[in-house]
Parts: sequence; C-alpha cells; structure tokens
Amino acid sequence: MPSKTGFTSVWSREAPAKRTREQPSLSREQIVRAAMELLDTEGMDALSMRKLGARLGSGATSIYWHVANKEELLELVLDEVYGQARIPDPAVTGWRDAAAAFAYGLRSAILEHPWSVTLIGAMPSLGPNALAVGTTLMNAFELAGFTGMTLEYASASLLSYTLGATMPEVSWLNTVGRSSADAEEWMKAIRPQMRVAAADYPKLLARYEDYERIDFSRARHLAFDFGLISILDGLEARLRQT
Amino acid sequence: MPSKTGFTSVWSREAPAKRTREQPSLSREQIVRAAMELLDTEGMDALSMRKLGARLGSGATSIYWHVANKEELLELVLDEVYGQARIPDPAVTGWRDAAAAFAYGLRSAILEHPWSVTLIGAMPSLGPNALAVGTTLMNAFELAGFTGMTLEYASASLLSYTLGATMPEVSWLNTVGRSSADAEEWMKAIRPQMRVAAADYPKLLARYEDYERIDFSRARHLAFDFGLISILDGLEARLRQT
DNA sequence: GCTCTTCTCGTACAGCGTTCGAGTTCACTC
DNA sequence: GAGTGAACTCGAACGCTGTACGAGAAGAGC
Repeated sequence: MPSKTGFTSVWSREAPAKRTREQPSLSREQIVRAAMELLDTEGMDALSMRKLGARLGSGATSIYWHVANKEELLELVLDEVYGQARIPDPAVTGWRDAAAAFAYGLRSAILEHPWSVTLIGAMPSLGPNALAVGTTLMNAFELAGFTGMTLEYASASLLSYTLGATMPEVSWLNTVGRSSADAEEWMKAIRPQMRVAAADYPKLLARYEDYERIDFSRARHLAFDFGLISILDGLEARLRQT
Repeated sequence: MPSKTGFTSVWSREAPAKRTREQPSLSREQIVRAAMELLDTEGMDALSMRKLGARLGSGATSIYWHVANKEELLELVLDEVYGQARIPDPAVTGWRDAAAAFAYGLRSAILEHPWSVTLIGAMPSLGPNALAVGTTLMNAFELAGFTGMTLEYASASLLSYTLGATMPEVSWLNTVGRSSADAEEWMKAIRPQMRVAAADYPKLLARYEDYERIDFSRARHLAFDFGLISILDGLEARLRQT
C-alpha cells in the first residue's frame, strides 16, 4: 500500500500488519538475512529474486508478500550495513575519539559488504539504522560544543568524508576482485592509459612507478587516516572560532 | 580484444583500430553523446541498448561494434562527467581557491548529471578526464607545498569529501524527483520513521520541525561550504606542521 | 461448516544485454 | 575490373530479469 505522496520507500510506509499465524514459512528478517548472505558471497549481480527464493527454499514470488519491490529489499539490506557501524559513548571517550571510531566503524562495515556502495549511490539512506548512526554522531558533536545548524553541518561533513573516501576504494577493490588478476597485474594493464595522462603531468609517470612498490592496503589506510585527521582538525578549528 | 589480465575496462584496452571509411554511420563519440542525452532526460533506468539504438536511428546491436559492453559505455559516459569539472590555474588563483573551485566544479558536474552517482559507486574512475582532474588537483596541492605521499593523500581527501558530500545529496534529489511529490510532501511522508528514531535522540523531533521551515537548496549549499572550509583548514594545518 | 485473512507459488509477460551469423559497403591489390 | 578482405550494420534468437495475476492452501473466528 503506497503512501499518499508519489514517492515510495520502505521507510515511508507504515509497518506491515501483524501476522496471525505463529510461524509463517517466510519472514522479512529471514529474507533480508538470506539476501545479505547471497550478496556477501556472490555479489550484487548474483542477487535475483529467483535465486533468493531458491536459497530460502520457497518460490521466488513468495518474497513479494513480505517486500513490495526488489528496491525495497535493497533498502532493507543497506540499512543493515549501517546497523554494523557502532559508535562508542562520546561521554567516556571524548568527542574526537568517538568521531574517529565512527568513521572507522562505518568504513569497515562498508568494506565488509562491498556491494553496499552501489546501493549508497542509488538510494537515500533513511532506515532506522542509518538514522541512528546519524543521531548518535550528532550527539557526539553536540558534546564537542557544536550548536544549531553547525552541529548538523559538522556531522554531515565527517559522514561525507567517510563515505567519499570509502566508496571509490571499494569500487576499485570490487573491480579488481572480480577479475582473476591481483592489484599488481591490474596496474600493469592500466599503464598505457597512464602514459596518456602523463602528457599533462610529467611527474605522474614517476609517481606511478612508485605505486608499484607500495603496499596497497597500508597506503589506503594511511590515506584514510590523513584525511580523517585533517577534517577533524578543521572541525576543531571551527569550534574554536565561535 | 581483452587484455592479458582477467580484468576488463575500456581504459585497459588499446585504442580501437583507426577506421578506413570516411564517415561510418555510427561512431563512439556519437553513441556516448546520445547516451548522455538519454540519461539526462530520462534517467538511468531508461538507458537500454535498444532505446539507444533507436535514438541513433540504427539497430541496437550495431552499438556493439563500437563498444564492447554496456558497462564500457557507462565507463565512457562517466568519464564525460569528470570532463565537465574544470580547475582554474592554481598559479594565478592560489592553491586554496583552485581547490575550492575544483570542489564546486565537480559538485555541479555531478548535480547536472544525477545518474552519475550510481556509476561512481559501481565502477572505478580511470578515464582520461578523471585522471586529468586528479592530476591537476595534485598540481594545485604541489604548489601549496605538499610533497611525496602527503600530496597524494591531501588531494585524495578533498576529492573524497566532495564526492561523499555530493553523492548522498544527489541520490536524495533523484528519489524525490522521481516521485511527483516535492521535498515538502516528502518530509511529511517520512515523519513516522522520524518518530521512531526520535526515541533515541529526543531533540531530533524538534530539529526535524525546523527542517520543514528551511530552504533546502540553500541549506545544502551551506552544508557543503562548511565541510569544504573545514577540510581546507585541516589540510592547511597539516601543511604548517611539516 | 462457513467465511475472511494471511500467505505461497506456478504461470506468464514484457523487457533486458548480448551472441551469432548473414549481409552490405568500401579500400585495396593484381 | 575482378577479387579479396576488412570494416561495419543488424535481425533473430537465447537466457535471464522483475513482477502482475490469480488460483489455491491453511488457519482464525464465528
């Protein structure tokens, strides 16, 4: 049953009527869990309603009783990812540590479920878990001393950086991982493309040679840290200004 | 012809053989341009090879001579979006203004082509335009005084923030825009969901009431600015440390 | 026993990306 | 100027997709 507005989302519909049967053979939680398992093991492309039905030992179209759409199902699984990002109590760790822990937590939740990045770009995150993450983050920033709209903006900034840093990273890992090649082979394949770009930026080629000697996962971690510290420093500076 | 590694991307294949015919009825640029028009006017879901073929006045499968895949086609159109993000010469404006202009430019390029956010999450950005954007940004940061790996990290941080701030914004606009409802109606629809979240964060409800009185596009702009200034401040602070 | 609600699911449909192979059109060689 | 081969176009067909629909089962309340 769609809401009055033209827009539809799981989160804008009232909760489904409570069921009378004790244990129907299918439930929304069960479906969401199975979908996540499928996504984690086989990736986004492998998630079809028929496959999901098969995994649940039921007909594909039975799912549609518990979930309106495939898109609704995807909204639900995405919110589960946000559910994995936990924040420590800022009252005990201080706001800065809490904020950093939040960033790491969200980042690793997304890295654990690489398919989630395609969803983040495709739909707004309005589920209870996403909202909870947002509000607890705002709690932390409130404790830091942010007020009014800047409280909003500050937490949005940290969230933005975390997403923006993690998403391209994951989509890179997704693409490399989908192929049989490892990162090293992959760099070799992209070399001709690099030469073209190097025309405008001569140092790029030398820089690129360095890349081939780098421990990638370590570099990715350092890069994330660098940006995180920078943005927290910047926010702290803004705090002192007021 | 795929490269030696298992991974495939337009950018990892050598350029297609030069054509002998003067003007074949189809060309890669033509296809990409038509695809972008279709995407801009009708959105991601409307882009099918058949529709694209029809728009080009040719058979759907003819496209496959010029492009290996639908995914390759999408890599090409995504890179065109990066092509719209221009950076002023940092030597005349100073690095900070150049960096800010870059952020605004990329942000508005993405906003002009809202379908691009689904692609950013789905594939790495390795096209010539994306690379050019990255290298010119690095040029600016080099001028600022960043060196070695921190040059890398600093520009990645700004890029991350810009993407992370813009993408959720666009996916929200996409969803609202797809429905007949405007933002206001939409807020009303989401209210029940808000009440649930408000249990953990009582102030949320009052805050939410404020939202309904806000000029959204102005708020989005202010939020982006706030984060941008914060991260630039943070980067500047790191610069002074070394 | 009847009816109403809740839930399952086989069938069917329109649309998708892509493969294949036959067909056309041109630049080129002998 | 006939012949060859590369460069392209494209209709038909395949296997897959999400989902509408309607028939049916199973239990609850009267």
